[in-house]
Amino acid sequence: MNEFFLKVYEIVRKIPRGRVSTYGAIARYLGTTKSSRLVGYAMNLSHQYDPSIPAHRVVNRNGLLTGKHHFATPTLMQELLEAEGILVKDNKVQNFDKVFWDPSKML
DNA sequence: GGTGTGACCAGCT
DNA sequence: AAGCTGGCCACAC
Repeated sequence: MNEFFLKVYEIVRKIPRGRVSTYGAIARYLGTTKSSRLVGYAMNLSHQYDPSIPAHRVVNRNGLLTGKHHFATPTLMQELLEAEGILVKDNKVQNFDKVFWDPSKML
């Protein structure tokens, strides 16, 4: 477990309920904008290291649910988001600019 | 211990 | 305006 992953998880846990963030925003906050892929990779492994990480609150920069296939079922991610009051349509978060949570501004 | 592989993004054609 | 390319780096095999 290295520091990068730990920081990623730490930030994801801080995403408020009913808000979402992006891989790029998290990477940028950590000062490693170009390593945004690692953030996605971290999410991929998050379930085995620490299940309490709300990976469903992290989407790509367009608000697209690119990672839904990595959940238990392809619909689970959307269901979790909708359960928090986030509207999802066509694999995409609606009102994305409204629910977007930017760690570099909010922390 | 080298190589391939991403839940991505920005910049260039 | 839309598609392609490169970079990034931990991890599994």
